[in-house]
Amino acid sequence: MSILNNPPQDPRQEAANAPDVHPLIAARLEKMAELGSEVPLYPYAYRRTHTSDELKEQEEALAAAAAVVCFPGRIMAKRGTGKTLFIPVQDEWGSVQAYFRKDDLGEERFRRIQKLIDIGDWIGVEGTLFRTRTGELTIKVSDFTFLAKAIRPLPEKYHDLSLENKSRRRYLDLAMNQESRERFKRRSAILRAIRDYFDERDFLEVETPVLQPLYGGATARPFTTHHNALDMTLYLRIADELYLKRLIVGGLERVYEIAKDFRNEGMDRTHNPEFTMLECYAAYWDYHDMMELTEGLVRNLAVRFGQEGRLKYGDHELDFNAPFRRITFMGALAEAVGRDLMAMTTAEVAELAKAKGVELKPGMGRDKILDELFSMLIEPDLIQPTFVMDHPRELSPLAKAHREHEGLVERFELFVAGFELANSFSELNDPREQRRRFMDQKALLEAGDDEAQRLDEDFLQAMEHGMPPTGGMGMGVDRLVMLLVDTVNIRDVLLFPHMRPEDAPGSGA
RNA sequence: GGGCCGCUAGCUCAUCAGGUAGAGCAUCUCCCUUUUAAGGAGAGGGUGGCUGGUUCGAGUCCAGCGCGGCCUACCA
Repeated sequence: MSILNNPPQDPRQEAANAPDVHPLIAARLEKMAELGSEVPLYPYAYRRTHTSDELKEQEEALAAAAAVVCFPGRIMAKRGTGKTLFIPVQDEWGSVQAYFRKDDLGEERFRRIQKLIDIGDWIGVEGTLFRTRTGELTIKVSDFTFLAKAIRPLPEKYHDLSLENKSRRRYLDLAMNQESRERFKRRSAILRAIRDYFDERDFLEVETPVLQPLYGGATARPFTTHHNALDMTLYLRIADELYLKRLIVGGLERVYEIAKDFRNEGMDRTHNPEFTMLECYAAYWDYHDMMELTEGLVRNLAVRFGQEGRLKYGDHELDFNAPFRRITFMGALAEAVGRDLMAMTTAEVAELAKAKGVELKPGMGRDKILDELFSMLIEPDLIQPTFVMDHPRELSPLAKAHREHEGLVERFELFVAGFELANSFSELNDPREQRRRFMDQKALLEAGDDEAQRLDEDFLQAMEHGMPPTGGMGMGVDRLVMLLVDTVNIRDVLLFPHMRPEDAPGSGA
């Protein structure tokens, strides 16, 4: 790759000087040399008159007027006979074929074009529109320009890239697969729709720190980094909750953030170390208000991106039109096991869990065991959108105690297709109670639960200044997108999913 | 983390039971003035993921490591 670091004037000499240049690249450097320095291969700009979509839409008028169009894109194939050349030129939206003809371009020029342009090159073609006898929309080329010469070949066109290369070299996946481009454009449209939804409801979009001196707002292990000038440890945020609530304290009454969060944990087809989380908070709201907001958001997206509010997801047909089902955490558990778990002691709950196959770990409190039971017995069956309400207290140190039921908090989770899509509570706003909850977490931490939440003194101070009643909600955006594009793999909705380095130390490469 | 499968040309994949490798696309040369997975004739291209072992001989068998995929357990 030394050839790219310090390009000499003559590509031919360059290839000769670097004997380890791959022959396929050397061949292209040779062509660049033959094109000569008077042909600019990397010009500064190009005036496009039409995209491929626009050419298709406006074909009739453009053809009738014999208008000369300027169309830029990437060469995806070369076909032709000895005196003609057909080249599909692809832009972001699709592809239009360019037709080079010896009679139009002259013997010498045609020959150079035929020989020296490559699949993968970016070019701009100028000419008039017509249909070939097989009916394909085509630009009859009167002139053309190099926009960028490629020196590395594109992958082959018949077979899909391997799954690994699709993720690892997304630029090739995007270049070769229209569906892939469409999928990521849809993600962008979903994000825009989310912002529209909140903006229409007078929520303010804000940005809070990624680098935090103390991590909080969720139960997870963080990534750690170091600030040199301050000589201090900083953490990449695992959530933005505690900062958004500080804004509520400050008097910003409705805020939301679409935040990249980072969690230092395992990765699989539903977990990437960095992921996108939507969080929103509204003063004077409780979790019932948040449930309405959440249901509205999800239905809105399903209507917009599905078929009449229904989504095909794998084998499931998900229906977001009817009011979402609502069940309570303890009620669903009681129904599943045939007993009221509220009345049971910790030891009894542990015994029951063990009998159901839950793996008990030291330091697991009663509520943690209940949570495990719930994940195992209930969650997989929550296919149609379902709100699970009123969780045990210990699992939710930032949620307000339930106004009617002792030992529970006002919280809901939204499940769809068996996974958790959103999490919300009536936010705890009593500073003394919040401090006690943090102390409980500290006890858990000392008992061996390394995911227990840390006490955030500054956050408590903020709350001591007075935080109004507040409803909050968090939603995993990547999972939401997965639902809306019908994929089970988070990599399909992340442009650059985390991958181990190909040439990891120890591979001997 | 555990189990199973994979890693061979730039790309996608073959090579049934150990005898130093093939195809298609891409590349190069030649023919072909509406082709479209264009076609025809020819050519080049490989430290078979890495390290070690068994064997007269290893892409092939064994071990370790790396990377990937599927299943499984957990954090969104």
